[in-house]
Order: sequence, then C-alpha cells, then structure tokens
Amino acid sequence: MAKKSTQLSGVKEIARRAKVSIGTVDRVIHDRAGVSPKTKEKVKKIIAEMNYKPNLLGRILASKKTFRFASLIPKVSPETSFWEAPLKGIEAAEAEIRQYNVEVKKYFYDQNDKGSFVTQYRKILKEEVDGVLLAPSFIDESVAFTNQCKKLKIPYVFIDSDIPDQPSLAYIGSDLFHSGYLGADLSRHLIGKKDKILIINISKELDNHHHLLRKEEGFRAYFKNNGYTNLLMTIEIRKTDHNAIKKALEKVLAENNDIGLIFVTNSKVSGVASYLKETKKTNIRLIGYDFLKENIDFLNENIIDFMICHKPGEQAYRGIMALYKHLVLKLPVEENTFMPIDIIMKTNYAFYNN
Amino acid sequence: MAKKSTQLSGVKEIARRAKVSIGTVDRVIHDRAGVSPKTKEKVKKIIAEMNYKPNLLGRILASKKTFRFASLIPKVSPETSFWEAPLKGIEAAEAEIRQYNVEVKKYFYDQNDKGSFVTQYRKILKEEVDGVLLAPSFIDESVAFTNQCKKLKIPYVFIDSDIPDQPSLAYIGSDLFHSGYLGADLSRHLIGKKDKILIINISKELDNHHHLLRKEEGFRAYFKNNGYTNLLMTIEIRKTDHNAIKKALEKVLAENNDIGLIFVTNSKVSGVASYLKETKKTNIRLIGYDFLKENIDFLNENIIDFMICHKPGEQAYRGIMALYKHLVLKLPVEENTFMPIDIIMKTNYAFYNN
DNA sequence: TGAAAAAACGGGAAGGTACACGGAAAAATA
DNA sequence: TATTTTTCCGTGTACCTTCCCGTTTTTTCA
Repeated sequence: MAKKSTQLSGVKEIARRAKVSIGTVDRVIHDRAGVSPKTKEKVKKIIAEMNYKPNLLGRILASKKTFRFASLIPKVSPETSFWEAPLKGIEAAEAEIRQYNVEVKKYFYDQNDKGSFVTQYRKILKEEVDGVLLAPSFIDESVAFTNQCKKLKIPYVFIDSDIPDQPSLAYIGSDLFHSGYLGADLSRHLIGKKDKILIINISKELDNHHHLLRKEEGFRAYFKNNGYTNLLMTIEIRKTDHNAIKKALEKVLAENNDIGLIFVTNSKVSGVASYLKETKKTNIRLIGYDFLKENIDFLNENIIDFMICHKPGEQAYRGIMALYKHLVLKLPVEENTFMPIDIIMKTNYAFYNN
Repeated sequence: MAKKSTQLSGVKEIARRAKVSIGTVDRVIHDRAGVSPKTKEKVKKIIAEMNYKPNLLGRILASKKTFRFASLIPKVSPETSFWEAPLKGIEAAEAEIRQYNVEVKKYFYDQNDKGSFVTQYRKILKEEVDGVLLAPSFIDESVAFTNQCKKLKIPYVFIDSDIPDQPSLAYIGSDLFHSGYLGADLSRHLIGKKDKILIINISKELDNHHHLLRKEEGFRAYFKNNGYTNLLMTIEIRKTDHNAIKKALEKVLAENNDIGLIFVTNSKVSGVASYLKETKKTNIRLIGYDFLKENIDFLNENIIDFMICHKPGEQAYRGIMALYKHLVLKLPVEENTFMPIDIIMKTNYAFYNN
C-alpha cells in the first residue's frame, strides 16, 4: 500500500529540467515541427538521461483515438465448426482491450467461395481500419488484399496459415511439416512394422490443399528418416460429405485389406471415423486433427486414437493482441509465433484449452 | 481513426445529470460517508441507468497506489531447474503489469528446508503486500502462512499444488490424478499386455510425496478401469542423488527381469534415464514429468519416450495475473484453473511453451 | 433563538499525455 | 524601417478518477 512519492518521471519533469514547457517536450517526443534544433537537442538529452518511457495509461487516456481492427476469418458452417474457436479467441481479446479504446469488427467469408472473401475484404478496405487479422484461405485473393493494406499502411496479421513472401506484421500458426512428422511418430506407437498406412487428404478447395500436403510430407519424412518401411499410400477426397468419404474409403479398403492406420490431414477425420464406426472396423487405428465436438466424440468412443491440435483459439487471440501491442502500445511484435503441436487423446482432452 | 465525440459516460456525466458534483458521485461509487440518502439514491439510479463502468485507465492513473505482490516459490537449485519456468512466468507477468503500478517482489525458499519457507513468509508478512502468489510445498507451514494472510485480508493464489480446505482467491495447477491416468494411457501404447510396469516415486520431502501418490493412484486407476492386467509395482526413493537412484534401480531390476516400462511420477525421471543409458537397458520404456533441459536431452536420445507437463511457467504467469485482475481491475477471478495435461515427445518438444 | 457540531456537498489538484490554438520573437520581404 | 511571414514555444483543455480541503447546509443542543 505504498503511495507514490513526488513524480520524478514524465513529461512534466522533463520540461522542468529542460526549462521548457510540456508542449515543447511533447513536440520533441513526437518529432513534430516547431522546435529549434538547440532546444530539441537539450530535451532529447534529458529524455535519454532519464530513460523516459511514456506512460501508456496516460497516452491512451489522452488520445481520443479509437483503434479499429478488422478480422476476416471463415464463418462457422454446418460443414465444420473449426472456426468457432478462433472467433471466441477474437472475442476474448476484444473484451480485454476494449477498455483501451479498441474495437474489433468481425468479417466472415465462406470457405468454399472465393467471391465472398473478396466481397468482405473490400468492405474492410472501405471502412478505415487500423489493423487487420486475416486467415488467408485463398492465396491469390489474400495477396491482393494485403497488397492493398500495404499501400494504405495498414498492418495485418496472418493466422492459421501463412502466405510466404508476403511480409506481415506477424504470423501466428503452426509448423505443418512438423505436425505431420509428429503424427507419424504417434502412428508408430499404434501399429506394427508391417501394417500399411493410409493418408487421406480431404478438401474441396485447392487453395487449402497445399497445407494438407505439407503435413503429408512431414508424415512421410518421419518414416523415411527413421528407416521404417511401412507402406504409405495416399488418397485425395475432393468432397466433404459423408457419402463421398464413404465411397472413397470403401474402394481403398477393398483394394487393401491390410491397412492398420489412417492419418487424416485435417479436421475432417470425423467423416472417416463415422465410416469406421458404421462398418465396425475396429482394427484400424485413426489419427486426425483439431479439437472439434464431433471429433471428441469419436475420441471418446476409441475410434479416433490421437488428435493433433494447434490451439486455433489462442492463435486468433494472440493475433489480435499482436495488433494491439503494435498499434496501441507501440511495442515490438514477434514476427513468427509457432503454436505448440498438441497431442489430444481420450484421457487428456477434458483439460485442453482450444 | 474515429475520434470520440463528446463524452456521455463517466462521473462527469453522472454529476451533470444528477446535478451534483463529481466528488459526490465519487462518494456514492465508493460508498463513502458524507452523502444524504436522497442524493445517494438519485446518483445510484443514474449510475444504473447509464450502466456506468468506471474507466480503468483513469482509475489506475488517478490512484497513486502502487500494488505490491509477493511471490514465494522454491529457488532454482542444482538439484532441479523446475522452478526456472515459474520464475520466468512471474517476470513475464510483472513486465506486463508494471505499467499499471504493480510491483512483484520475489521470495525463494529451499525445498528441502521448511525453516527457509517460514523465514521467507515472515519477511513477506512484515512488508505490507497486497497479494501473494504461493507454491505451497509444505502443508502445515503454508496453512499457517495463509491463515495469517486471511487475518490481514491479503488475497493469495496457489500454484503448482493446492492445499485443500484452505480457500484461496485461486488455485492454478493441474489435476494430478488425471495426469497419472494419462500416463497410464500412454504406457499402454508402449508395452505389451504382459509386461510389468514399475512406478517410481522419488522425493526427499514427505510433504511433496502425496502429490506423487495422487499421480500413482491415477496411473493405477487407468489399468484397473480398463481391465488391463499388467503387473504394477511401486518403489519409493527417498534421496535424489544419482547413486541412490542407481542402487534402488539395480535392486528392483535384478529382482524383476521382465519390467517393460518405468513411470516416474515427477521430474526426477532424468535420474532414471541416466541409469538406463549407462546400463544400456534400451528395452525399458520410460515416461516421466516436466519440461527440463536434462529431461529433453534424454527424450532426444530416445531414452525417455513421453513426458507429461503442466506448463509451470504459465501457471505462475496466470497466478500473478489473477491477483492483478482481482486487486487492480476488481474483476472476478476463476477459482480453479486446471492446466492442460500436455504430452511431450521427441517430435514436438521444440514447439512447446513451458 | 443562536451557536456549535455534524453532515452534505463543491471545487480543485494530481496523475501523464496529446493536441489545438494563440502569442511572441526572429527572420524575411517590401 | 515597417510589415509580413516563419519559426518557436507556452497555455489551456481534454481524458477520468481519486482524494483532500474547504464551504455550505442541516441538525443538535444549550
């Protein structure tokens, strides 16, 4: 319960020492015109001596500016509830920084419709926003959007997946290669040395597809690097409905009766699980991605053995906070944040924070 | 870049509407004496109507109070570097909230010396602190300390382990039973149905011992609940030096030549790993606890297969933030926060945030 | 009824920063 | 030299709350 003694910091003290007014100190700090070189030098010296750091509270309080952030992520669809967690992350961050005059306006696009992405980003560009959080599902469109942002000097943060060679304020996501690599490591514990492994990439949109490939690469690399000789085969499924998955699985399982494990490279693992449950193929182990309700259910029924997850909610939370740190607090921001590669199983999912 | 229009919120507006002064409004808000019941009612009504929430920035800025927190955790010793992470967590939290007039004074005790714990907490009680973060390694002493805190109305937060029936502002830690339960689930993937399993509890201090037992309980419960019939045996090692561990292991392994897996219930797993490496017992799988340098090394050499971890750094970070939320922001605080039970292996440790 | 005591309330400063505005001094132009 | 333009700098106000110090009003009691 210590009371502060008399102030020895702050603009006031600088002004006193430099024998100028607070206004002048302010001009020096913000490098505005209207200060003679001599005065400027003197004030700068004192600032350096005092190791002066502006008081953030005062700054935010004094500036009447309301920062406006925009987030652009896929909407929660019946197809997948994956984006629920990021949305919650955004809202949590917003609740925390609203008191510092920050507003977050949320925009959503349809993951199966590039047009909706364009429509939404155009809306954002019309509003004058100070920062953007972006899940760049569509590559070319995201490049176009962020190029505009660069022109307008609006900083943007990528979450979930990165656009290489498009320098952003920050990227917060996961290392997909190593995530696949880990998946392979987990596989090894579930099957014998001679079991075949089936890798399944399920996605409608070609743009999302390269992420899946990256995981597959990691998966295959593990087996190669460690000298395992299990036969790995891959199938691609271009539709996400139950029937399409069923058909594809029926075909591949009919042709290969010695598949011991299936690795699904994204959250659509529940589709595969559903099929395995239906057909009572309990001898096939299953690894997939993402902490979704439907996946958890299959985890509980021992149909899915492991799930890999990258905390999408925290990614979004951190993304908003990165904008806040950069724009409001004017603090440096980590350029690349790789989320942990979490392993979820029946016995620990209850404690997981997505 | 929206500028705020004229204020419609804040004490000023309340005062204007109630036709009283700001001072009176303040008295009503803080329930201080010196306001007539009539005026008080009127102001309260307007506050309710406006759904007034005090501006935190203004509040912190105006109150000259510096909050003083104290943390009391074990010191980093040559014996274990476990407490490095919590220390970093505390420092990270402090860096973040220092700007809001919060100071954290760090106190350390020797985990093998109850006396040092008492000495340190007495020091804390002499200083007038506003909140305490505590790792309650010694039960009776912790109860004594926190009873004093209660008397002095100083809120305290437990991390790492809880003291049941000692109601605190918050407990931030892990569910040890389920952590052991998960360990057992992992074990199952590493060994055959007939392998023996050795559980090892290594600790000098009896007070710490019950935590280990809780994990053991969880471990055993898993096997029981799931109908596995592997033979489980436990040994206790009451010293932490290499030689003591070596001797104990030599004895038990000589008597049991069919042990397939060892589960060490705490971070001392590196001691066991070291012995296994020395004696080239590569046919024994090993699971243990905590993200420590020495453990990671053995993970890398495939001597430790899995490690379980509860983010001790984040526990401490959140503990400090809980005090901050409660005391400075006057926000409600979650009473029990259970950290995720993380699985660490060779292929994902590089991405782990301890 | 009048004075003293108590209660109720207003005003202002502090806390640190931002920024518009206006005044004074210096420099440039007529 | 007189006038205008720049350059430089100080002042005042706003942001919002807290808290102390007075002042005004009401109550109490002689």
